[in-house]
Amino acid sequence: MADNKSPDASRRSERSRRAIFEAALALVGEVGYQKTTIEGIAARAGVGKQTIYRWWPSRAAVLLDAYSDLADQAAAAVGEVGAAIPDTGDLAADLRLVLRATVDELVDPTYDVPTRALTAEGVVDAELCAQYVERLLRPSLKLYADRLAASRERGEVRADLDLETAVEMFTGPLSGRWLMRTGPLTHAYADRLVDYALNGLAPR
Amino acid sequence: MADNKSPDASRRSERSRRAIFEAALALVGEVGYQKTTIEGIAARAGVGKQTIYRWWPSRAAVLLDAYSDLADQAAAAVGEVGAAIPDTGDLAADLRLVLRATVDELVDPTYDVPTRALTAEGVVDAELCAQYVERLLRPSLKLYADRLAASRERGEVRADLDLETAVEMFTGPLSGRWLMRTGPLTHAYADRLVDYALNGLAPR
DNA sequence: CGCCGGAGACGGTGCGTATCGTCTCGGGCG
DNA sequence: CGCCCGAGACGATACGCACCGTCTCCGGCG
Repeated sequence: MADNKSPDASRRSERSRRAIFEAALALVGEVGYQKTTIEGIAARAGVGKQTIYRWWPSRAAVLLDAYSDLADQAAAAVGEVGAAIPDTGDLAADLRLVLRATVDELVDPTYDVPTRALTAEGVVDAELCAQYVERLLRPSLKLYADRLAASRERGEVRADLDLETAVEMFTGPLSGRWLMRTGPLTHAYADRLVDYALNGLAPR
Repeated sequence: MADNKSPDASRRSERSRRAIFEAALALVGEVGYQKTTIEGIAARAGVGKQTIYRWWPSRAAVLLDAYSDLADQAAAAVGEVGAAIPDTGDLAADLRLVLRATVDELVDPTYDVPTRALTAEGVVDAELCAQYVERLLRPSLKLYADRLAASRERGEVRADLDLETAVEMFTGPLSGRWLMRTGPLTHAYADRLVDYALNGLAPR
């Protein structure tokens, strides 16, 4: 599965790699993803086009690497490998906290624009999508799953709860509303999601 | 909101319009959305490029019209304006039925490919997204909302239930899993969603 | 005539490939 | 030990190509 036309990774220029990441992220932020071009990235990074084509198969792949590099840096800065969801013993409160934070992030253009671009590309490009899911999406969903697992052991949720599905009960509606702009993204909405998901739509 | 550079719609060629729809849908199905081009559509439809540029602002807009025309035809064929979700009095069963049908549809390439294309485009193009939501998405979500409203009047769900949010508890996770391919789309999954959403993740 | 329609020429832009000449690295030979 | 030389990545740039979106041109029809 390794590249058969193998560029020698050990001789790769770290300088160029970083310059390409910065240029890509900057351009996506400034002119939008649609108008971000390989040639534009190359020019801005002060890099030959071939250097990009040598290491990445597509524009989206560049952005994915750039974005996940950014995420790695941010994670490293915090010191933690992956900040877990807090466990105060109050599942609803913990979920409200993290869902509200997610709302704030999705509303912030700094995250909104590149995330939209990658998501849109992933919707249509299955291969890139797999990469995106494994490297960025899955790890963050895992945090929810872990938190829910802890609650499950304490009997705070159904004993036979399917964790993947449960996670999607929170993230699915939220990202759905965000992606298709079908309604306002507010803290109140986040709180309502937690309430509905935990307690159900049926009367108790 | 009407076109200010107004082509005279009354003199428009219905023949060309249909040919363009058919060509667009066929091409998207055969070569995928990415490789579907305006020039390709024009050639296949036996139509001048200008005829497309005169009536639509973008490739995505053409596909949206083509697809919603298709939906209108299908709806007209059934005779109904919009087939409502059945109301047998058993909310869970009714929802399972329609969610299972949705799963089947999302798995069918005939619907999967163009819907993906439009969704991806909408994620990145707010204007097109609004059109897509109003003309295709919203009407179908309305069916869920109506069915839930009926149940609410009978006290089968919370009296103060927010219908929009409630609908998203079903469609959000489903479309999320479909879009990002984060898990298998099965009838079992649909059933689990209905159970979790109605009864909640907490133990009863 | 006025306007839509088919056809397609046109300049522009970005793609992906193919070479240039340069620079750096590491291995081998004096 | 030091120098040389081949390999390969790099910046730069030229190329052919596909498609874009606009602009004619001409035919047909009201």
